[in-house]
Amino acid sequence: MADRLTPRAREIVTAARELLEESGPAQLTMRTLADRLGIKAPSLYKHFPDKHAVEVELVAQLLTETAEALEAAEASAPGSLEALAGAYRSYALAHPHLYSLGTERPLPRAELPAGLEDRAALPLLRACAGDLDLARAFWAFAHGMVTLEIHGRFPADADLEAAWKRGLGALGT
Amino acid sequence: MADRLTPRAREIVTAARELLEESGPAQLTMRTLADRLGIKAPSLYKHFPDKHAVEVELVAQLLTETAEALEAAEASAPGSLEALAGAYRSYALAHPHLYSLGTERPLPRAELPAGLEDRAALPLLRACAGDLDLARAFWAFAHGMVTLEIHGRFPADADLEAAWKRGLGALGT
DNA sequence: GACAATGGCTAACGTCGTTAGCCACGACCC
DNA sequence: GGGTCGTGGCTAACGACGTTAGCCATTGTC
Repeated sequence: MADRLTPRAREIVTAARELLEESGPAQLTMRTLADRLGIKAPSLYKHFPDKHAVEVELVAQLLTETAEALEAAEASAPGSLEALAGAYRSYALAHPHLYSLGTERPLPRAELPAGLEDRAALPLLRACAGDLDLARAFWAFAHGMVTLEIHGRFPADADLEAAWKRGLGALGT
Repeated sequence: MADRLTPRAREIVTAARELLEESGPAQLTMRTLADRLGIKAPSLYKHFPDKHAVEVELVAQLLTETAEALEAAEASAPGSLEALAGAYRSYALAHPHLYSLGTERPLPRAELPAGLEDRAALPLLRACAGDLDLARAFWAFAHGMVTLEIHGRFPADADLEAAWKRGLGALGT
């Protein structure tokens, strides 16, 4: 995929991702990132103009992998909204820090590979047979559910599976 | 409400809120906050143990005002899920930075006034007649919709009113 | 063998949250 | 009225952050 990056830049992004997923966004620091690679922080700027550019690559990974997860769900259960939703939620909950990073700020659309955002959205659009309003409502529900889960906003004893199925049922499964 | 704070501490929280709502979280800095009050940053620590404690007060304001908005909607249209949802969305979109601050991290439950979280949740629970799963699904949809809007994640030409109504309709209005 | 590109380095700057320690003022008590 | 103490300011400074400037070794190319 990203041959818009040099091999060394890819190594940096890999390390950044490990750091983010293992320790959360507060630990994703130019200095700790450099440490993990055995170099000093200023050397990172030979490969990326700033920290934001590294984060953009992580967001691109999130979008790419989300698209892949949705496409796989579509392939094994064509037309099933429930399968799509399950794949979306599973992927997000498996990568909570990455999901938050890519989701809780405006999309850096101009800096992302062309077509990537659309690719991630297409399986849902297909399953909704082009009904844009339904697709957006569906996405909002899934995204809301997942972020509230990730941030521990529901009561500790809440039955989230039941709430999830209830929402899916109401929205057309 | 917060007489757990001294008058001076209340002034600080007021200034912090203005700063946050006017200029976003990046401008909510101990130094700029002190500036706005005509004092120096270290003086703030005579009133709050750390920045987090100031933010907790802002989160408490968010929860209180959300509860008030929902209670008002309930009073003027008892039992209407649609009215509740509208009040929730309107309030959130009117205070996007505050909403994000209070929503995109774990709730500091231990530091919030007792019962506040429950108070904010109660109108929805009443309107759902105690159906917890429905209430949670409903909340997830509203929250997801609002955060995606706030962060500009939908396409610029998306008809969000239509998506909103579609979700509300599916979820029981 | 000169030369440029590549990719490291150290030193430093400005900003952040925060701490230590000092001081002015007012309230209160004897 | 004079000592005492809490309240709420202050300056100076620390360590961590993102980032810049400028130096240097290695490598590959004509």
